[in-house]
Amino acid sequence: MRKKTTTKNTVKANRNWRGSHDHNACVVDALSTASSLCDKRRVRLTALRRRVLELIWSSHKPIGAYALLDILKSEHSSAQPPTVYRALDFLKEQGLVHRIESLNAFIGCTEPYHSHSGMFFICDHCGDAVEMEGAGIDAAMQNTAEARGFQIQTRTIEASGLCPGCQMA
Amino acid sequence: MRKKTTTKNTVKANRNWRGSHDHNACVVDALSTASSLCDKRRVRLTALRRRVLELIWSSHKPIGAYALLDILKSEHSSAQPPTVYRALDFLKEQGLVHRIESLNAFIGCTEPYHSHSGMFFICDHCGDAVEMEGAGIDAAMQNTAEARGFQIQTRTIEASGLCPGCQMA
DNA sequence: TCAGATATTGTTATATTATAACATACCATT
DNA sequence: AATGGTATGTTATAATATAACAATATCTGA
Repeated sequence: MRKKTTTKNTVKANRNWRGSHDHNACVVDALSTASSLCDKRRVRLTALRRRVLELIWSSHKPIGAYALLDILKSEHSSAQPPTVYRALDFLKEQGLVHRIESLNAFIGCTEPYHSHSGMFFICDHCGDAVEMEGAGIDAAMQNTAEARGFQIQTRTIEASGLCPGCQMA
Repeated sequence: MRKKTTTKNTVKANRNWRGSHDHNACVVDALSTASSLCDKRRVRLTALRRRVLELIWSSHKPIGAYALLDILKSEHSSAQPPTVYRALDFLKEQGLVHRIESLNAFIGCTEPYHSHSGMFFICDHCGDAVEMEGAGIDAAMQNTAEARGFQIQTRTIEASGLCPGCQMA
């Protein structure tokens, strides 16, 4: 299974590219998870931070700081770059969002309960990005690092290309 | 000494973190390799492009576009941002340099003969970065991608942490 | 060699992304 | 209410990158 990619696999692949399709439910879930995580950690998910997280989740795609800022400004006239960058810093620290380095953009973390760096597959055509588990990748990197005596602290693992839906177009 | 790994490994690791230590020779090699590659490909490694490549190699560490520009300006008064960004675009296209996304900086490619994305280990303490082969990593990413039907075009694989030398400090 | 085409570089202006620094407001505990 | 820490407001600027058009250099074929 895998490797040769049969028709069956392709179908499965398409079905799996994104998990759920009920995006509203995703957002609600993400916010309530964030809320309870922050409670547990005794850190404050303020209205502003919560709103930024909500905006990130509401965007189907990775979203840039200034796109967030534009939305914030329209509902919160005092918003300035530091407003959004501070919220983003907080959310990153809490592992609630990831920064996609190759896009200078942010995306909600689908696995905020455990600390990790995330691996992203980014479609060049539709702009969609999906976080995937990369057990094998992390281990392989760790091996390479150890062989050279390097101590890994954070990873940036991103692939761009075409998602299943955009390969036909 | 570092985690548990034996003394032998540590020594080996230190010896291997960077290959050669004769940095001048590296630069000369890189330039002559670049020259012959460009000849072969019928593309022009102009004086400006060659100089930018030389500056990148002469820096021990990943170097930013504006740091390059500052040097260029001091020897070439007409230099402006597009001057350096165009040279960088060319060098990237030819696979002679890589961009390190997590640093917004550039580094000479140690394997320009074959096209690849490069994997980088970046020391947070001394700023050094080393490109390593990641056969296992590429394969692992490819497997994950195929399982979801994603077609990878480019990869960004970076790890930051501590190099062998800086783990003691 | 020359004209035209293409590629490269010059030049000016501006877009995009991110942070510094200090002031004010909030809010949890005493 | 006073205190001290956290969060936000506010102004300014730093750092990174590209657009658009002009001028020059190089290449190619007649």
